[in-house]
Amino acid sequence: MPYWLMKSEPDVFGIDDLAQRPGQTEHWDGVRNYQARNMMRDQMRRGDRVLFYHSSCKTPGIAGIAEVVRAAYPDHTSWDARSPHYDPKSSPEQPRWLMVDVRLVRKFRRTISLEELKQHPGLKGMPLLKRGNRLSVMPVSAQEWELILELE
DNA sequence: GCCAACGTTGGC
DNA sequence: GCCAACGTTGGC
Repeated sequence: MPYWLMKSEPDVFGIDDLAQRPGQTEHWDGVRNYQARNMMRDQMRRGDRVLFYHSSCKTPGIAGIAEVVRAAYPDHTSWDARSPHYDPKSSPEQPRWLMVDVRLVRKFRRTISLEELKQHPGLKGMPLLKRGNRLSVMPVSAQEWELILELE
Protein backbone atom coordinates (compact mmCIF):
# COMPACT_ATOMS: atom_id res chain seq x y z
CA MET A 1 0.00 0.00 0.00
CA PRO A 2 1.96 3.01 -1.19
CA TYR A 3 1.78 6.29 0.64
CA TRP A 4 1.45 9.88 -0.50
CA LEU A 5 1.26 13.42 0.71
CA MET A 6 -1.08 15.89 -0.92
CA LYS A 7 -1.21 19.60 -0.27
CA SER A 8 -4.27 21.76 -0.07
CA GLU A 9 -4.95 25.23 1.20
CA PRO A 10 -7.44 24.89 4.05
CA ASP A 11 -8.99 28.23 3.12
CA VAL A 12 -9.93 26.65 -0.20
CA PHE A 13 -10.40 23.00 0.72
CA GLY A 14 -9.27 21.64 4.08
CA ILE A 15 -9.71 18.39 5.92
CA ASP A 16 -12.89 19.65 7.56
CA ASP A 17 -14.34 20.28 4.11
CA LEU A 18 -13.56 16.71 3.14
CA ALA A 19 -15.25 15.49 6.33
CA GLN A 20 -18.43 17.27 5.32
CA ARG A 21 -18.66 15.91 1.79
CA PRO A 22 -21.12 13.10 1.10
CA GLY A 23 -19.39 9.85 1.98
CA GLN A 24 -16.51 12.04 3.20
CA THR A 25 -15.29 11.71 -0.37
CA GLU A 26 -14.25 14.32 -2.91
CA HIS A 27 -12.35 14.55 -6.16
CA TRP A 28 -8.92 16.14 -5.87
CA ASP A 29 -9.01 18.60 -8.73
CA GLY A 30 -6.64 21.39 -9.64
CA VAL A 31 -3.31 19.58 -9.91
CA ARG A 32 -1.52 21.49 -12.66
CA ASN A 33 1.99 20.18 -12.50
CA TYR A 34 3.22 17.48 -14.85
CA GLN A 35 5.34 15.66 -12.33
CA ALA A 36 2.45 15.49 -9.88
CA ARG A 37 0.06 14.46 -12.61
CA ASN A 38 2.34 11.69 -13.79
CA MET A 39 2.66 10.28 -10.30
CA MET A 40 -1.11 10.22 -9.96
CA ARG A 41 -1.46 8.62 -13.37
CA ASP A 42 1.32 6.06 -13.17
CA GLN A 43 1.66 5.19 -9.53
CA MET A 44 -1.33 6.17 -7.46
CA ARG A 45 -3.82 3.36 -6.98
CA ARG A 46 -7.11 2.81 -5.29
CA GLY A 47 -6.45 1.96 -1.66
CA ASP A 48 -3.28 4.07 -1.37
CA ARG A 49 -3.06 6.20 1.74
CA VAL A 50 -2.60 9.95 1.72
CA LEU A 51 -1.33 12.46 4.26
CA PHE A 52 -3.59 15.48 4.00
CA TYR A 53 -1.31 18.52 4.22
CA HIS A 54 -2.49 22.05 4.89
CA SER A 55 -0.41 24.68 3.11
CA SER A 56 -0.42 28.48 2.95
CA CYS A 57 -2.07 28.87 6.33
CA LYS A 58 -1.28 29.83 9.91
CA THR A 59 0.12 26.44 10.88
CA PRO A 60 1.16 24.47 7.81
CA GLY A 61 1.28 20.75 8.51
CA ILE A 62 -0.38 17.36 8.25
CA ALA A 63 -4.00 17.41 9.33
CA GLY A 64 -5.01 13.79 8.83
CA ILE A 65 -5.24 10.79 6.57
CA ALA A 66 -7.25 10.08 3.46
CA GLU A 67 -7.53 7.13 1.11
CA VAL A 68 -7.54 7.01 -2.67
CA VAL A 69 -10.92 5.54 -3.62
CA ARG A 70 -10.73 6.15 -7.35
CA ALA A 71 -7.61 6.08 -9.52
CA ALA A 72 -6.69 8.91 -11.89
CA TYR A 73 -9.29 10.14 -14.37
CA PRO A 74 -9.75 13.39 -16.32
CA ASP A 75 -10.05 16.56 -14.27
CA HIS A 76 -13.16 18.24 -15.67
CA THR A 77 -12.28 21.59 -14.10
CA SER A 78 -9.42 21.83 -16.59
CA TRP A 79 -11.80 22.60 -19.47
CA ASP A 80 -14.22 24.67 -17.43
CA ALA A 81 -13.56 28.29 -18.38
CA ARG A 82 -15.05 29.45 -15.09
CA SER A 83 -12.71 27.35 -13.02
CA PRO A 84 -9.66 29.00 -11.46
CA HIS A 85 -7.76 25.95 -12.72
CA TYR A 86 -8.92 26.35 -16.30
CA ASP A 87 -6.45 25.33 -18.99
CA PRO A 88 -7.47 26.19 -22.55
CA LYS A 89 -5.24 23.41 -23.84
CA SER A 90 -7.31 20.76 -22.07
CA SER A 91 -10.60 19.39 -23.40
CA PRO A 92 -12.93 16.44 -22.77
CA GLU A 93 -11.53 14.86 -25.96
CA GLN A 94 -7.92 15.53 -25.00
CA PRO A 95 -7.77 15.91 -21.24
CA ARG A 96 -4.44 17.26 -20.12
CA TRP A 97 -4.98 17.01 -16.39
CA LEU A 98 -6.08 14.24 -14.07
CA MET A 99 -7.48 13.88 -10.61
CA VAL A 100 -8.24 11.13 -8.11
CA ASP A 101 -11.02 10.72 -5.58
CA VAL A 102 -10.10 10.62 -1.92
CA ARG A 103 -12.05 9.67 1.16
CA LEU A 104 -11.30 10.80 4.68
CA VAL A 105 -9.85 8.10 6.86
CA ARG A 106 -9.43 10.25 9.92
CA LYS A 107 -8.49 13.69 11.04
CA PHE A 108 -5.55 13.83 13.42
CA ARG A 109 -6.18 14.93 16.99
CA ARG A 110 -3.83 17.76 16.18
CA THR A 111 -2.05 19.06 13.13
CA ILE A 112 1.52 17.81 12.93
CA SER A 113 3.20 21.05 11.98
CA LEU A 114 5.78 21.56 9.28
CA GLU A 115 8.06 22.95 11.96
CA GLU A 116 7.83 19.69 13.88
CA LEU A 117 8.41 17.58 10.77
CA LYS A 118 11.56 19.58 10.02
CA GLN A 119 12.96 18.83 13.46
CA HIS A 120 12.68 15.08 13.04
CA PRO A 121 15.91 13.43 11.81
CA GLY A 122 14.02 10.50 10.32
CA LEU A 123 12.12 12.76 7.97
CA LYS A 124 15.06 14.62 6.48
CA GLY A 125 14.62 12.91 3.13
CA MET A 126 11.03 13.95 2.58
CA PRO A 127 10.60 16.00 -0.60
CA LEU A 128 8.22 18.17 1.40
CA LEU A 129 11.15 19.45 3.42
CA LYS A 130 13.44 20.05 0.48
CA ARG A 131 14.10 23.65 -0.32
CA GLY A 132 12.03 25.10 -3.08
CA ASN A 133 9.88 22.05 -3.44
CA ARG A 134 6.63 22.87 -5.15
CA LEU A 135 5.06 19.50 -5.75
CA SER A 136 1.50 19.26 -4.50
CA VAL A 137 1.54 15.47 -4.72
CA MET A 138 4.54 13.54 -3.47
CA PRO A 139 5.44 10.04 -2.39
CA VAL A 140 5.99 9.11 1.26
CA SER A 141 8.01 6.06 2.27
CA ALA A 142 6.59 3.42 4.59
CA GLN A 143 9.15 4.39 7.22
CA GLU A 144 8.22 8.05 7.00
CA TRP A 145 4.57 7.13 7.19
CA GLU A 146 5.03 5.10 10.37
CA LEU A 147 7.14 7.79 11.92
CA ILE A 148 4.64 10.53 11.22
CA LEU A 149 1.78 8.52 12.67
CA GLU A 150 3.81 8.10 15.84
CA LEU A 151 4.21 11.86 16.14
CA GLU A 152 0.51 12.39 16.54
C1' DG B 1 3.22 41.40 1.69
C1' DC B 2 7.84 39.72 0.69
C1' DC B 3 10.70 36.93 -1.77
C1' DA B 4 13.31 32.59 -2.99
C1' DA B 5 12.69 28.86 -5.84
C1' DC B 6 11.31 26.82 -9.75
C1' DG B 7 8.22 25.58 -13.83
C1' DT B 8 6.52 27.36 -18.13
C1' DT B 9 6.42 30.25 -22.11
C1' DG B 10 7.95 32.19 -26.19
C1' DG B 11 11.26 34.93 -28.98
C1' DC B 12 15.25 34.14 -31.33
C1' DG C 1 17.54 24.42 -28.04
C1' DC C 2 18.81 28.43 -25.27
C1' DC C 3 17.48 31.51 -21.90
C1' DA C 4 15.16 35.75 -20.16
C1' DA C 5 10.80 36.99 -18.59
C1' DC C 6 7.01 35.82 -16.25
C1' DG C 7 3.78 33.41 -13.16
C1' DT C 8 3.01 30.51 -9.22
C1' DT C 9 3.97 28.33 -4.87
C1' DG C 10 4.26 28.62 -0.19
C1' DG C 11 6.86 29.64 4.09
C1' DC C 12 7.75 33.39 6.79
